[in-house]
Amino acid sequence: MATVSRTLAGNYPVSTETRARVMAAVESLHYVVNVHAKALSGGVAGPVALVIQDITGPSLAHVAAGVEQEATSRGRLSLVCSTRGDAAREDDLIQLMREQHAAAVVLVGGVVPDDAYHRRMAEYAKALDAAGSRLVLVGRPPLPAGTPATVVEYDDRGGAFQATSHLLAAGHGRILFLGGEPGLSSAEQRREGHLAALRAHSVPYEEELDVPGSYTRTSGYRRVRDVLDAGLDFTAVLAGTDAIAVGALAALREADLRVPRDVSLVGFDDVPYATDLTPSLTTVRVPYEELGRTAVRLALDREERIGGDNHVVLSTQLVIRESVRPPR
Amino acid sequence: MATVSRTLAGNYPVSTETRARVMAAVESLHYVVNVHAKALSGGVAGPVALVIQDITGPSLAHVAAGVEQEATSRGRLSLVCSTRGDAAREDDLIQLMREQHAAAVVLVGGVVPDDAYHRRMAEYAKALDAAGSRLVLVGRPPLPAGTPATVVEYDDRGGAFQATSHLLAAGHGRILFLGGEPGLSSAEQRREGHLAALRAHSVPYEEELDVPGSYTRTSGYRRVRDVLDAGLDFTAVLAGTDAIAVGALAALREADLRVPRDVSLVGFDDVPYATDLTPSLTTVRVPYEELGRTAVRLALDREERIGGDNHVVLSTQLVIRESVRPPR
DNA sequence: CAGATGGAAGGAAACGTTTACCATGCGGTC
DNA sequence: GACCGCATGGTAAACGTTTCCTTCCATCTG
Repeated sequence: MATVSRTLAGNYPVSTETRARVMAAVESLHYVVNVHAKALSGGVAGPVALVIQDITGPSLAHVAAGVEQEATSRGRLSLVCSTRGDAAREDDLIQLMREQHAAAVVLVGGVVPDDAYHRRMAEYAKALDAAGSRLVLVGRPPLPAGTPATVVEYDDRGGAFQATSHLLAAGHGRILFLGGEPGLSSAEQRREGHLAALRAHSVPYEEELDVPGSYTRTSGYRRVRDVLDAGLDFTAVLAGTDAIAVGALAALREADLRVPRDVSLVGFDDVPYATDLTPSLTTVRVPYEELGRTAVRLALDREERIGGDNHVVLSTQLVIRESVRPPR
Repeated sequence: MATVSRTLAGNYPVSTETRARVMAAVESLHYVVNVHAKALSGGVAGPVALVIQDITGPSLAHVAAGVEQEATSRGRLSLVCSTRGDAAREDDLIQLMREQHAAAVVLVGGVVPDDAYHRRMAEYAKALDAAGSRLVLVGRPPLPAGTPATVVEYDDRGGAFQATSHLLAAGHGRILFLGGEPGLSSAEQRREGHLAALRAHSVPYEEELDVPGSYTRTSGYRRVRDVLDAGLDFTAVLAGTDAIAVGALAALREADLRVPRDVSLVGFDDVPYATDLTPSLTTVRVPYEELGRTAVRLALDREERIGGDNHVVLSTQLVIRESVRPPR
């Protein structure tokens, strides 16, 4: 037994002849080591777990790709689990990941950071920490100092600020803001950036131009149709996500408004097909893949040595395409 | 030890008082069972592994979602690994999954089914089978009878047949076919379906209208630009994938050809944003999520009882939108 | 009241590795 | 010629569960 183990591990002198015999036996018996036994006796690095609402969304898929990439490059496996937004399932998954001895558990996706949420996260963080794992929050607000968790954010506020500034610089005074759900952290941040840009350019805020809703195509479509029906006056739209922008585009087109001739449009996320829309969409790029990679990197670095950052904010960037033009 | 195990498993009578004491200890010690030890003594169902080229593509992400969904609904974890098309990495992953005691290994993605490929797959199938696992091929051609593998295909040929028939029925006689790489199994099938439809309608095949290339947006763009430069005459385009269709659309637009007024266009895959293009894209829907679910279902059913299918072909369906119109 | 019955708890083996420690044999050194 | 050190191989403990088999004790049963 010992000799086989050492032959396969290659960390101990084994004579050429013995090695050959071992290999022959391995071959003929189709022998493979048993990870569980190996893990029990302590020689296996735990996997990285990604907990996500729905892997199907283009931006989340990129986060997943980043996580997988960084994990494999460090010799870890990636577990992917979806919650479909169910908090109870999230609880179960945290427990499951403690059992699995996951090296890191990466939670992704928008969230309403109320008290219940913070309590839940603090509990997750402590539970995972006690099990030698690490909670990583991606695209979610940071937890109170002292909580054993790592947070990787991106600059929602700055992105929205850039987007609105771009529209204002083009001469648009009445910008329809199609935000996200009130309370949702990223939606609030994006809205703040938008408002800050208005203030910076001394453009008064008008409540009727600030229309919240969900981050979906349908919601974007409905909201634009409704404001058009109501006869609202605007020359540009800042959509809280590219999905919303796509819905808005459809509604504008139905109303015979051409983008960007009649109405300018800016999205948020830079999904891959943004460039294939007509017109191609000016939008804010979020470094999703980089978010995933960073999440894993920070968590594992901290495991291997002590130290490293626990909170990082990645920057976003306005990508200028064809959907913005000065108002007529 | 025994009592704790039984208390937590709940499969043996334990007095209320003892149960309470155990639970209190579990609580105060933050105890969690160790999966590896549990697995060693035989009480753990192996995970399902998904091996994919790149999880970022919209269609493959849906396969992943299907796999994850079916796996969790059966109490299994999902491991996701990407190969970036590297055969050596695929070899390593098969070995890794044997070690992990994966219940099933799902391989997805187009492939050139040459001899080397068949040898490789046969070897994978046998290696996994010997380890009590199951190889599942999704969207790939079946292996020789007797190989211990499960295959879940979809009807490439039928989809292409429908697409071409639709164009022919609309009156298009000269259809530009932007296929995939020669040899790639799905590309060959789609091409066959296209040719069969031409034959069925007694439309002669013309080689100049049959332009192979890769399954990418760029390739679609290039090919259309090239044939337009060469002055080729055609009134409709059948693209081998939606990505190609999007590239074609861009090239047509650059040449001031309007879709569908001047040229009709049909894609393949039905990616989520197909409906958001201008015009919305008529395309062939491939049931990607269903493919993933079926793959897992077949593999696990076979594990749990004996029997069940080893080869399934899911049907595809033409989705009619706005990108096809009779020629002028 | 002796023996049977049954519920609850504990002891110990087994799962398949890794590795610290020990045993053996061999060549070389003083 | 005894001793040492090195290369190699073997033994057994440890990892943390589950579960079979015992044991213990209390309650029935005749």
